[in-house]
Amino acid sequence: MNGPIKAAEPRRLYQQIADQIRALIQGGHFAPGARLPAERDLAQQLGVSRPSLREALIALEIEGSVEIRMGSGIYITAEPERRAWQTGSMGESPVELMEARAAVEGSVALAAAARISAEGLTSLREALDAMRSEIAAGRKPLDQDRLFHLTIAGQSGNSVLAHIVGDLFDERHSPLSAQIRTRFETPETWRNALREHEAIYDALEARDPLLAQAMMHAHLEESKRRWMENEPR
Amino acid sequence: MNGPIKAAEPRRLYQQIADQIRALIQGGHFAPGARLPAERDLAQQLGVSRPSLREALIALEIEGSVEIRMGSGIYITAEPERRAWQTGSMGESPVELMEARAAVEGSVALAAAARISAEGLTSLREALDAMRSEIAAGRKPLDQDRLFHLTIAGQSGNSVLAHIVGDLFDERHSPLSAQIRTRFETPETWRNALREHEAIYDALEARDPLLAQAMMHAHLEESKRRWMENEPR
DNA sequence: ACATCCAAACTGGTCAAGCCAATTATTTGA
DNA sequence: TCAAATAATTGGCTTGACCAGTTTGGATGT
Repeated sequence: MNGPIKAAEPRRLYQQIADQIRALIQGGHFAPGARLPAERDLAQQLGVSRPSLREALIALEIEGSVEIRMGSGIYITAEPERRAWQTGSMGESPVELMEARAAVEGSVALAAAARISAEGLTSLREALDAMRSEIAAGRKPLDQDRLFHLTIAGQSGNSVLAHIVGDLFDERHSPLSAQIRTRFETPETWRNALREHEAIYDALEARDPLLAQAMMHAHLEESKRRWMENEPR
Repeated sequence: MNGPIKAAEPRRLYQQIADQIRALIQGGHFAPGARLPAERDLAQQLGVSRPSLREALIALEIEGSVEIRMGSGIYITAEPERRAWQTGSMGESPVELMEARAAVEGSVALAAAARISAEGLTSLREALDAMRSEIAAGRKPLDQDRLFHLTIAGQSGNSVLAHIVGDLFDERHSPLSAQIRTRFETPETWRNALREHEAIYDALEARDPLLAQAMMHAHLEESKRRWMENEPR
């Protein structure tokens, strides 16, 4: 899905429009639950055609930022309960992300331990080996890390959970696009991550659900800690 | 967000088209990596206009089913790693959905029990009362059910998890659209659900994390069971 | 003064036809 | 034979129009 490193290719128009609208929403120009200008007006405002705006709106609708009501208008998704957790300084997104991953992938590991196949274990071992090689070569094993987590998710036997794991890893999913992906990993950091991966693998191979859950949880908690250290904010 | 009760709304055209194309892909009419007919041809084939087809393709692109290469064509996404967990017969979506909710919302309840606020408890109580009223009036408390679950999610203190809970509840999220929303609830069914909700509330009020998790898990497992009974398939 | 109803004015939903730009296939010329 | 020029194909985007639900505000009757 993500090759070596993609240079800034010219994004499609609908994506740029979606970005602009997201920015407008986050910038507070529109309150939650508020109605956006009509498609015709908004298109003119943004200097694009209605079909293009429409494509952007569909993207935003799928991602849940916006709700389109036929004949009525386009509304910022309200989600009333959201206020409850917006008390502080609009949440440490990366921290929350890692906590969410710890919760979800912990459950996934629990399920996977009970039903992982021999092929699944082999795939995991290969992912670990690849990760080891990348680290030894002084590279960041981003893809290998991803593969490890997604393979486990696949072995959980639940495609819905697997899909969520993928979304969380790729940071598609939630509020801001923000792309916090700028990680500050050192080789040492990755060596630790590898060790934690191995612990997870061992638990899965032993088919020990609770241990697998615990190891996965520990791994992602450690990841969160590593992130917080390098991002004093 | 959604009024009293929404009767089976006619889905938007782009969603229907997306469904058709997904069906074509899954039906094996197109191998992974293969190229779909050109937009103009495909639109004519499906009997829709190109802009509408275009909207559907964007939805499929976002969800990762296809890849659009400008000037070249539309290709079924290959995604080598993804195949790993698509072994079986493309899973019982509803069952998987409820299992995923049990896992995620179990964790959410665990977290919420530890930090729920007095206001949060009040909101939950109100949601429960509203649900009771709806049931007494012989209506389906769909919105109240949703509010209960989302309120708990909000009290977890993690917006990423809360977002996932919302997505799962609304059945936005995953591969096949399928929209299984056609539930076969009876009044008796809803009375049971209410009782389970009350058990969850009690655990949260007692601030007992493990109990809250267990009750939430039990509730969603029961929901799954209720669904399977009424849908012998 | 008030409730009711209904029609005009929105708003999103969809279609048609066309031009531009990137890619791919084909022809042409050395 | 091969490389460059060219034509055909494909997605990207726009304009303009019409259809179908929603809202709204005023006409109407009580």
